[in-house]
Amino acid sequence: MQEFFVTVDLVVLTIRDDRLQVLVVERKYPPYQGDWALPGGYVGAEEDLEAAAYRELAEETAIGAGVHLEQLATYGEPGRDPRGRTVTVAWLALVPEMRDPSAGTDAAAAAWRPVEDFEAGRLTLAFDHDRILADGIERARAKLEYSPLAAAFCPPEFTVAQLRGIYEAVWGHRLDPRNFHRKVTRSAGFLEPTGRTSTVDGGRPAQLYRRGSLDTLNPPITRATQA
Amino acid sequence: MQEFFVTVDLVVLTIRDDRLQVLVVERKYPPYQGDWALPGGYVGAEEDLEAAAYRELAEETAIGAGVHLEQLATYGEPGRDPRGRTVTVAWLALVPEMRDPSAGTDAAAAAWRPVEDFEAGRLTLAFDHDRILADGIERARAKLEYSPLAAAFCPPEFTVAQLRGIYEAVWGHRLDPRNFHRKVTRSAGFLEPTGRTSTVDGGRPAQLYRRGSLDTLNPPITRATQA
DNA sequence: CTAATAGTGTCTTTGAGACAGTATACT
DNA sequence: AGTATACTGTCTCAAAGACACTATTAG
Repeated sequence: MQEFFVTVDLVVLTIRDDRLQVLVVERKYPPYQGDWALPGGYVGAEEDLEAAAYRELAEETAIGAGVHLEQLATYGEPGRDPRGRTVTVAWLALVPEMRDPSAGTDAAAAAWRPVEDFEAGRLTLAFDHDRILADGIERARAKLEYSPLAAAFCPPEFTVAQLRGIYEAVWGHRLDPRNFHRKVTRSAGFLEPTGRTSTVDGGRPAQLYRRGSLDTLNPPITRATQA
Repeated sequence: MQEFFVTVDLVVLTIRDDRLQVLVVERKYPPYQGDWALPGGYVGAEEDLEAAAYRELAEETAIGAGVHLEQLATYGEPGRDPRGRTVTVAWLALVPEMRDPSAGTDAAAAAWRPVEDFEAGRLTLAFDHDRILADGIERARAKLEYSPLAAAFCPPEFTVAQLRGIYEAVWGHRLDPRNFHRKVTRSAGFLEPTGRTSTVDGGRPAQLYRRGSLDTLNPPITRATQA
């Protein structure tokens, strides 16, 4: 019976400079030495797949609260890794804005890069990681519609405008601030007011919210045909 | 570096007797000899994961056109298989009603069973297959809302009433025939009229349709609060 | 004061859900 | 005729999109 190597690879997304960005590492060793790749690594002998994903995430980022991690898909085409028959379980992580990442032991460097650079083909990744990244981005875009997941990109307390900025960055187009405000504040369980206000943006102070307990947005926020 | 066994397991769903049913096999050899399990098997040395899933599907069913196969999730908890560290990639298949299945080489028998028997705990499966089945059922239920996937359960040509029967069987409740008819026929690209009619159900003959080219239903068909 | 952002209200359109009513078959 | 199913139309209500207007800060 054939034996396989099993790895986890991570699509770690965040919002920086109002753009959706992905965490990539520079490969320190062959194959693809010097190329960019998704962070990842081998699953341990007695390690659960999800535990391996959390471990890799912790190695690359100063991980804290508010992280969302979910399984994306599994890729196992013969020949996808020249070192041997390898199946990789890809995970999607959404994290709040944070300081610069630290390179793990197998990486020469780690950096945030705008996803549009990959979508436009200006940057590419090692192995089949371009495909994995594309699947992760699509999953994130789709999930914002019907889940309160956008809050995973936010600090613990945030304003409606910040939340709207997340949607705009992920979907790549503007939303009407007034309709968005009505939509998210009237959706029971999505947001919890904290009572505090924030005055960061130079206008009238905004109410601060925490994530609510809701886990499915019904009706969803549609990305299709907004201004 | 730890080596793993990699398998594929299949959640094969169909509609029989107006109920959602799943294909299960009786295990011929240990472990769990004599128990019911999802069909599946080891991935070959030079075999793609999806190819392995198609191969297993063909071994159990007389598979034809109109099958939908998609990756569900991957399960790799240590200890989930007593034979060794095994990661399984689960796939969801939706097939039209067909004759009785044939047992594969590793199975003593193969049979369709109503999913409600598993959901109610009247039947259970070997390994962690109950969990995999639950995930597959939930995926199927969710996908009917926003994709034209229900047609995968239908023969090549079908009536609106047959299609409605699919939704009712999968979701487990009735839908208003008139609103359903309006919804699916007005949704451009969902259904293609064939010009032919069918007179199977004892009333006015119904228009026959083929699957259209649409791949995302917008707006979706909601399962939430229908009669 | 102006500029900027936060938040409310109102109008129009779309579509879901409820259900009356018409069409065309079988017995 | 009566019954069953197919299909169309109409009413009401909820929510999206567009956008006028008010509120509260900084400078």
